[in-house]
Amino acid sequence: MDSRSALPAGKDVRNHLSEAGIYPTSQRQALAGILFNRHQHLTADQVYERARREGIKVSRATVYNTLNLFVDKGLLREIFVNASHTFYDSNVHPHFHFYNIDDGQLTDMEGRVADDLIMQNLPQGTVLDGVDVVVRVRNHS
Amino acid sequence: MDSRSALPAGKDVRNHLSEAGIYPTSQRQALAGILFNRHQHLTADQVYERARREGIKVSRATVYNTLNLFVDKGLLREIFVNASHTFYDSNVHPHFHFYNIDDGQLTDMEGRVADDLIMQNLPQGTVLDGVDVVVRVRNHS
DNA sequence: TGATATATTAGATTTAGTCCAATTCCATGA
DNA sequence: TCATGGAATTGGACTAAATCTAATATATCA
Repeated sequence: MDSRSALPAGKDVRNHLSEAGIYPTSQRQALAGILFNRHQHLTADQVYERARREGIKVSRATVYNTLNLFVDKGLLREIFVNASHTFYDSNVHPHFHFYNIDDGQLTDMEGRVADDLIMQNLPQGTVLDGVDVVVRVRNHS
Repeated sequence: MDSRSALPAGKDVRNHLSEAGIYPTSQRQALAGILFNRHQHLTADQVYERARREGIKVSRATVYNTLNLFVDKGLLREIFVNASHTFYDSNVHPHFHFYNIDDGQLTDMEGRVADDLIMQNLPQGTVLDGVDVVVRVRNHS
């Protein structure tokens, strides 16, 4: 996991939201503070639990609303690793993920699929939205 | 979608199951008949509905048990495209998927990620289980 | 200030998937 | 042929992620 800030240097949370066309309410700023202070992979429930632990007054519905909004606006990326866990990744730059099916760990890996290969094969009448690469791994022996 | 049989020529459903170390009960044979007669992507519920429509006596629990068993034994591949849809792919050979977020369509694409790139980056103490590439697309304009 | 649009909320609802305990199936051996 | 026991199947209860709803709160602007 990359521990650098997910925010470009010198850019605060409010700016980050405003520039994405998101009205910076107090809940959104607080959740953004949790999500964007470093690259990480969190589930909706983990975000909710962290928020509560930090004393932020927010409901589960708002956590989901906000996560979906951030995804729509390109600030977060959703990663589907199995039927019961959606992760939200604050690193929206192209990269792969390792998913350990034994312990649920999700880690990053440099890499991207050749654009031209994909563009040449796009189904008729569609445009590219994103590429998700999940490499499933198991603990050895 | 590839419409060729997912079964090698001259190999029937019973053999396919037995060779995978799966005891070929009547429900399993019936479900295998639905799943493996051609390459396709089905959800658990679609499998259940087709089975019922064909007059196969089977419960939802058995559909889930059987799908999970087939996945464990390498006969099916799970594809997670969003939080509420798991597809089962009867093509277990390496390939990519296009997922149309507007209409839910899932289609195949030739392609694979370079093995050496992945092997060089495997997390400590893990072994490769599989690589899932999902290219999200939207309908144009 | 009042009017309006947007955001938040608790709790109900939905739904994919799993769990459970009872029943059925079936290969084997006496 | 029948009895035995392990495996498979079953309906229904259950779980948990995510969405929906309608009421309330908050912010903007005329």
